[in-house]
Amino acid sequence: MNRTASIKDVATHASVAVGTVSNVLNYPDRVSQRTKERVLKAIDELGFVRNDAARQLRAGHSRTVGLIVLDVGNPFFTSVVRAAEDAAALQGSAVLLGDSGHDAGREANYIDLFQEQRVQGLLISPVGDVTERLDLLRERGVPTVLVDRLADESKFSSVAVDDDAGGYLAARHLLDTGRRRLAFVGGPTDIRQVADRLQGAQRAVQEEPGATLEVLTSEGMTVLAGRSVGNMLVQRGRDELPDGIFCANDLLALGVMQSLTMTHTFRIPEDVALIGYDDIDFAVSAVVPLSSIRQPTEALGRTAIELLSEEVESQNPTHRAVVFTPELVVRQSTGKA
Amino acid sequence: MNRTASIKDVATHASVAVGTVSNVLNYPDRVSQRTKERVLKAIDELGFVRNDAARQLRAGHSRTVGLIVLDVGNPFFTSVVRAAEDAAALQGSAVLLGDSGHDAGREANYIDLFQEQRVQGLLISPVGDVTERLDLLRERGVPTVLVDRLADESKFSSVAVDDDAGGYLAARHLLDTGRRRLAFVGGPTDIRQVADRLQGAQRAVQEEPGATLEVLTSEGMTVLAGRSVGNMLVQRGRDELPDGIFCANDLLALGVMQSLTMTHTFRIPEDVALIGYDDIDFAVSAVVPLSSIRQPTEALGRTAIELLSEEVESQNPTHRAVVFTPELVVRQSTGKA
DNA sequence: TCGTAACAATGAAACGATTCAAAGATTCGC
DNA sequence: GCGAATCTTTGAATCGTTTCATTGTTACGA
Repeated sequence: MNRTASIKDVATHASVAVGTVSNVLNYPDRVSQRTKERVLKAIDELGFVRNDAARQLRAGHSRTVGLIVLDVGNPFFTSVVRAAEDAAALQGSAVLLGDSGHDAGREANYIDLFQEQRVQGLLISPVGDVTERLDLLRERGVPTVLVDRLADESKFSSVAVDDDAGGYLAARHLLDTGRRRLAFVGGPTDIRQVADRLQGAQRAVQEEPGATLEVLTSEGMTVLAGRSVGNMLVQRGRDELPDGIFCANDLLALGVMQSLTMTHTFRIPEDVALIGYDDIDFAVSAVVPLSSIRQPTEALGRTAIELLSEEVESQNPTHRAVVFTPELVVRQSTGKA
Repeated sequence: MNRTASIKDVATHASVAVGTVSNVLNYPDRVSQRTKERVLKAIDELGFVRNDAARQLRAGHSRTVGLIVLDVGNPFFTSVVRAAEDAAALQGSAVLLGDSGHDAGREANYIDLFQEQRVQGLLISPVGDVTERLDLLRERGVPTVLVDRLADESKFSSVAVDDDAGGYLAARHLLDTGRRRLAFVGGPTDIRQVADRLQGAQRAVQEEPGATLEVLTSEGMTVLAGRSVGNMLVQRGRDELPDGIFCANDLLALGVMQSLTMTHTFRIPEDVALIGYDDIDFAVSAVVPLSSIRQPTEALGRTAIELLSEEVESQNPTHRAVVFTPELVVRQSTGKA
């Protein structure tokens, strides 16, 4: 039970040449029925398992794809990862997953590791600005697709979600259900996603004569941050209250919902309609089920793999930037007033 | 930019032998300063990156560890994974992550894949009963550590958390704060974790003369399941209500909290104390911050890696089963009545 | 100046799978 | 029964790294 059997051991055991064993594994049709059976028997008896390192070495490349995300704990990425894995499996590849945790150092480690593994390509949701590193990868000939980030289309392919469109969708929905005095909750505003969602919301409001949009900057995107914004709102007089609130993510929205329902001063959706963003699992099971904007995470993951395949296949590099439009999910929190 | 440079190219470029380049990479002290500089320069100029496949092939084993979890989306596992990655990184290994999604087929695929990769060993949180498969691994000489599952100690090492102790801790805490009519919420009761936590709670209650424990079986472990149990409780008369509720996980507890606070019939913790299990992120930011039982996930992940190292190092296989005791986290929901 | 120890550098062999040209076996038509 | 065509099998060469016995170089004390 010391060493794992090699193809040579199998060959000896079955009294055939190593090439034949390899053929049984890779081109079964080239081998006669009798020989095949003998070889398979030997494989079984010795408990032979292919050594992928040797395979790769010979092939010159692996059958794996590297995927580096900012945070595996984030349901957005979890879902993207799963979709990417499934898509990769379909074309016979496996995904090596790396979690950078928003840390440039860890990200760099994974990039190095994946290069040593000779991955077919890299899907990456990069930390901050890593143009130089990525340029290096490009020169080294490692096909790379950016995830959840737009890229210079002359250099990289990318998949992303249109946050401006998402913001528009949310605000438009509030307007469609009769609300006119809207508020946007989110922050810090220098996060791109926050800025884009706000911009989309503003666009929708400008299209609607008489509608207004108040911007409430939150300290972060957490439930607690949402609750303090909510508490501030509760202090206000009834007339100064917005009648529709769009939060830049669901956590904020849940926090706002807590403040408003806890005090029983205002009812959702009768007094205030509330919509979040991301459609996390908790949105359905909130006290008042929360309307939200769902991001097409499965499509993101799948498409990322597809774009990568395109790059791997064709040697002349034409890149594509695919942008998905998010989807409105209506629940009770934005019911008719 | 066609092929990546090999160690041979570097050797030529720097006018040294391949062995020297290898030494620069692996045993820098064996090489003179002058030569080292020349080689490093060549490496830089050619953009050389080690080919891990060749390295592994020569070494006979990889520097990776396989980790198969039931669900990466589950915060419990996410945390275990992160800890395992960090612990592995410390000893120079990387973790290959597989998500079986409670599916035996996917699990089998990952086991095969990891075997082909010649991982140093396997950490696995197995789907159902996979004794045969694992026995096979053992015969093949792949060191394996079971995660979150007790194992026959003559066969495998394992790391787990003592759910009975956790249940005891939760119930004991409710009793300590003066509650006597307790209720346990959880289900289905054939889930081992649920059964163990209940058993621990029963033990605590039996130790306390005059205390009672009512078992409320829920349909699953979700917020919605918790809410329906909560709604049922609200229907009861004030006197028939428990004064302390222990939920088998935080989602259930949040659901129960929703029902109780929404109707404003009962106050938490004044009328009813509430404690959950798992200490998920949402526990802190609940309307009433939720007391909970925290599982030592970091310790689990770290220890799993350590046990695996032990097995890898020593060839004579002595296994250990490490059981961790969870920790009580007190928040507002179990404040003094 | 010589001998020896310490240090550097060399390059062939090995890891295990795949490839492919060549050899060997079989089939078939005539 | 023979030659050609087809089907099987063979085994050496290859991928890129590490290892290690060997050779070459330098330094230093006698």
